[in-house]
Amino acid sequence: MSDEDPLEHAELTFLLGMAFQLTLTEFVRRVEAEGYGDLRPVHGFAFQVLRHGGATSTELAARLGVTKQAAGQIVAYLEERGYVRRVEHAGGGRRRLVVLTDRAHEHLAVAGRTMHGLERQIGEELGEEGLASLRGQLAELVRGLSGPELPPLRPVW
Amino acid sequence: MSDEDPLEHAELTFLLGMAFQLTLTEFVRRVEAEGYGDLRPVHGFAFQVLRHGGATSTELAARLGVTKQAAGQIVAYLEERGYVRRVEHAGGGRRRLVVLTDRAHEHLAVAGRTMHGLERQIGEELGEEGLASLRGQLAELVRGLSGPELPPLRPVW
DNA sequence: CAACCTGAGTAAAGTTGCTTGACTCGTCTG
DNA sequence: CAGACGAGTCAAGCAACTTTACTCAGGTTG
Repeated sequence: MSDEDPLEHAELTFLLGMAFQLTLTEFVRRVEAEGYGDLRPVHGFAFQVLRHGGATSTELAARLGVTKQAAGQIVAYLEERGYVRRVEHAGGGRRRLVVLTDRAHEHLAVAGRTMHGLERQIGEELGEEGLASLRGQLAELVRGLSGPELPPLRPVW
Repeated sequence: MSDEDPLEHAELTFLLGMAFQLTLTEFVRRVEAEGYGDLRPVHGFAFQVLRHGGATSTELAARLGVTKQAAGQIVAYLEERGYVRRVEHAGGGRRRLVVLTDRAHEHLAVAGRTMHGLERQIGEELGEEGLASLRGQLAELVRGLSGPELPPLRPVW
């Protein structure tokens, strides 16, 4: 351990923050380069929630950890740009089911490939076992700090 | 690896995000419980920048990765609450040196103890070697994705 | 079966934490 | 001494939310 390396002495929380910020920023940069400059990370999370069968905007709100008004705004933004449609909901009432369009599914495919490529690149650097053990320890840390239910991933400060 | 565990199959970026959010949230919760509900994470980072000899607000801005106007607002907020003082700057000009008060140094001591306790608790869960290897891999990941200079830690989305 | 309650969705205004643009004021330089 | 430079400030704008206050569709109950 070199005394000059600030990373070795950094707080764990700081290391986690740096690692998350760098990977997410790199991911966003690559996805933007593919022509999706109109999507922010929260839209990717919304796509993950909606990808299998859709959801109402109130359900989306709960999963994203925001108010239903905020979710409504996100849906309106995505609808304007052709990423989602609002269709009738089998449950009736005022409910509307928000579903992904083909364009959103294309984005999911691109984002998936990008994420995969980034992870493979990190794997080359850490080695296969290094990456696997990193994933395992992160998972254990998350399990220890959260309850049985995973909390929604929110902006961090 | 259980097939039911969503964490084992999660993207690395997602794992990092969850781990960071959970540790930071827990840290903030504990520090707030010590009576520092008026401080956000960015103030802690500002304290780290200012802790040894202070800085001008323009220097602070560069270190936090925000505009000098934003840094000025942060300094004004901290000054109102008695965490920093603006003193004369040896360099002259319009420069003012922002320095921490005793109250801020007390907070740094509390935050340091809290951070240490949280890391020790995580260490119990992962084991000594687990924690050390997690730290090592995170440091390597950060080194790989950033240049020689570490970027400022910013809100993540 | 009418009155009520609930839950989804919307509308409007307020809040926060920044940014951009446009300055003022000391000092240094040619 | 004119002008440039850099620190700091003032004001307005903006994004992504929140809070408050509704409307509307449908089940529930006395």
